[in-house]
Amino acid sequence: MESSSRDLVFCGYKAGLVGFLLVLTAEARVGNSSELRFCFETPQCLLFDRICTADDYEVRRYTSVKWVSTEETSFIMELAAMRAFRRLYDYITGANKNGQKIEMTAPVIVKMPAGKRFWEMGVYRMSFLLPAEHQKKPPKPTDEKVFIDEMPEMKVYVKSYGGWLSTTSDRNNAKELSDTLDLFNAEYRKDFYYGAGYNRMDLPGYQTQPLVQQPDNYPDPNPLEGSSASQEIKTEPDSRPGSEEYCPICGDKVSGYHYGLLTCESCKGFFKRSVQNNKHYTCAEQQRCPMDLSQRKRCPFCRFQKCLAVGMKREAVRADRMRGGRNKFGPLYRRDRQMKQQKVYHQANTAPYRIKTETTQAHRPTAPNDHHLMSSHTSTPLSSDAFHYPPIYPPGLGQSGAPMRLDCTVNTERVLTPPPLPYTGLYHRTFSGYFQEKGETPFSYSTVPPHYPLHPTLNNSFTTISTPASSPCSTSSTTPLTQALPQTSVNPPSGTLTPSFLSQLLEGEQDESQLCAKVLVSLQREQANRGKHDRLNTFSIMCKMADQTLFGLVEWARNSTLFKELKVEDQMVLLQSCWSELLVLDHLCRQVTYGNEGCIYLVTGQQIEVSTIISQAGVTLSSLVSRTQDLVSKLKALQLDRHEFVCLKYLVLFNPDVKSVQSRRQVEQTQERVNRALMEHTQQSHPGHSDKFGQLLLRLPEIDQAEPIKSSQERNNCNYIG
DNA sequence: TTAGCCTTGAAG
DNA sequence: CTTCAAGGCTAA
Repeated sequence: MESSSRDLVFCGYKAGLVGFLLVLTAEARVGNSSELRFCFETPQCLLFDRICTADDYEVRRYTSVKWVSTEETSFIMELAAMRAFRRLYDYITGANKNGQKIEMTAPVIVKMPAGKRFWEMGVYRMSFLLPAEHQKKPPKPTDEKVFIDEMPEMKVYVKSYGGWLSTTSDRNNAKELSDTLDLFNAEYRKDFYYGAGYNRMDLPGYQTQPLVQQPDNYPDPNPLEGSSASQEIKTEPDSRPGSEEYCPICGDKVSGYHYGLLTCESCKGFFKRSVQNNKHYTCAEQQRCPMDLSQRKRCPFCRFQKCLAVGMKREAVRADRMRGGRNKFGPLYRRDRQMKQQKVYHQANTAPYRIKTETTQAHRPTAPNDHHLMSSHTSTPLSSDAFHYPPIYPPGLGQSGAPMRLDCTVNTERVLTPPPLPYTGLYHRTFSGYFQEKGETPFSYSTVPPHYPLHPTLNNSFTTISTPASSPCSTSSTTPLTQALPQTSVNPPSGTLTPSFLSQLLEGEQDESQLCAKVLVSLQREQANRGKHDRLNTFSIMCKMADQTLFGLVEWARNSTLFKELKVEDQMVLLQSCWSELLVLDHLCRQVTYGNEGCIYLVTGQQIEVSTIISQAGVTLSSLVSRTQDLVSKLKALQLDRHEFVCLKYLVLFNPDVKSVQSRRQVEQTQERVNRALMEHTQQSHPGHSDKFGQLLLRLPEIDQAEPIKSSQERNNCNYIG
């Protein structure tokens, strides 16, 4: 039967349907991954029975299995997942009573609260599946936050999709699934769902699957006509060799770098025409048309959306239509190419499934995972779109569970630090890169009297940190934390054309000293909860800083009058799509405003000398840090003031290109308004600097590109301590 | 409108 | 000089 009518196809449990309960084997089914086509990166995978299949989901039965789990609270899954992953990774690499090493399995699942608002804290439980040999008697975790979790047999509705597990992708897919199920009055648990990540995400064909759990004691579903639909999981892994030569939009052959990334000739042409002719397409379907070689012509709307989603840059289409020459992306293309070469080199030197942790090749090129610097369909795009968030299963994790060498752990770092641990990309949208901190000397709070204003004392091995007097975070006893911002080059200019609008924008700006205080309070609280002998390590501190800074930014957005005018749904998608850019912008603003030459300024008021980072970091980190500093220098040269920064923040936030924004026009109008205000302001305040406005706007894409900066900074921070 | 091929011209 | 990513042209 052809399933042309979706309505007729249902597979699952109709409300009120009385069925019978099948007796199932209680034997845990963790088995050979060869039995699952989409699970191919670990020797063992979670097996299941497929009960029935519908158009865009299927029903599976999972038998009772044991997992090792941990929970984390955060308002963003990505941040929670990052920490949880670390803890679980510790467990499988020996943080258990037997000191046993346990093989990595798939999937890695995350239990997500459903219906959580973006700014509400949520509890996320991440679980690693225990391999068959550890199912009966799993080694006891040494970390009290890690526990063995026996999940009962459960039947689940499963929707498969390609892409990374992320707040956005998961929410959208879970919603699609529940919408479909609701159409049929299907019954399922609505308070949470699972996200399951199967493959490491630096490969094409990665697959994640949100699962919606059914009540345990539900009757077995009647496999209705639904089985007439596809029997296959729809997003099969792409195991083509050299898939990087395929266009991320349609899968056609890549012809070169076009508008920011490697694409095929036809998508290049399509994107060019669309931008040049200012096309506004509409989608006749639900804006999620399939995009491949044969169907790319069918829906230009979805094609264009995909172009933007994978990171094609509007700015690369020349307004003046000048031919020939090079554009400003040249260096990026070059860097990307270098990294790809290194990746090939690395792959050639790394036997599959036997990945060495300890390497003696101190001067080898960097490892593959730094391809996040540039976009390709499997890595992070330059765009600000919401489609590329951290995969749940970090790249660089081979079948043995042993980490591959990583960009920031090669060369000098290796000499300085103990064996690497996975680092799940703090601000970056991929869980790429590894993080080293085992054995590091943690920040010490012990020398700060408890009543004292919260200044973390740094370990003396971290000698390059200083707190300048001008810091808003200066915490000497005579300097209250609420002191006014230092008057640097950020004085408001006199007489802007739109003073009311601009000052309205400025009103909501966070007070740096308050933010700093908040961060320090939260750090101190965290430390207090831990007690003397369990000091916060640098990684945790950085995460906490990130959380708090981000929290401040979310607060900023939510308190903004313009933002409040938007629908809550739009507020969410906008925030979800730009939080990382906002963080970067915020970081840049901090550097321009407070940072000393050659230093990186943290939200806590501490400074790290760039030269120290450069001298101790690997190629990639150095490059990232240099790029940040370049950008900071440019912004400093432009004498960016607070008005301009706040405008940039609004421009990043009000991004009408974000997929699934409902009130696009409204977002566009706000963006235009801010744009105008910025233009008027820069013309007014810097009349001699005629092109400042244009240059400012040119910086926006660079901010986008600079995204991994924060994480690099923090990795450095962590890496060379101790 | 699409997409393959062609021309251009700054950067290296 | 070569490279290669822009824009342009044009048959389908």
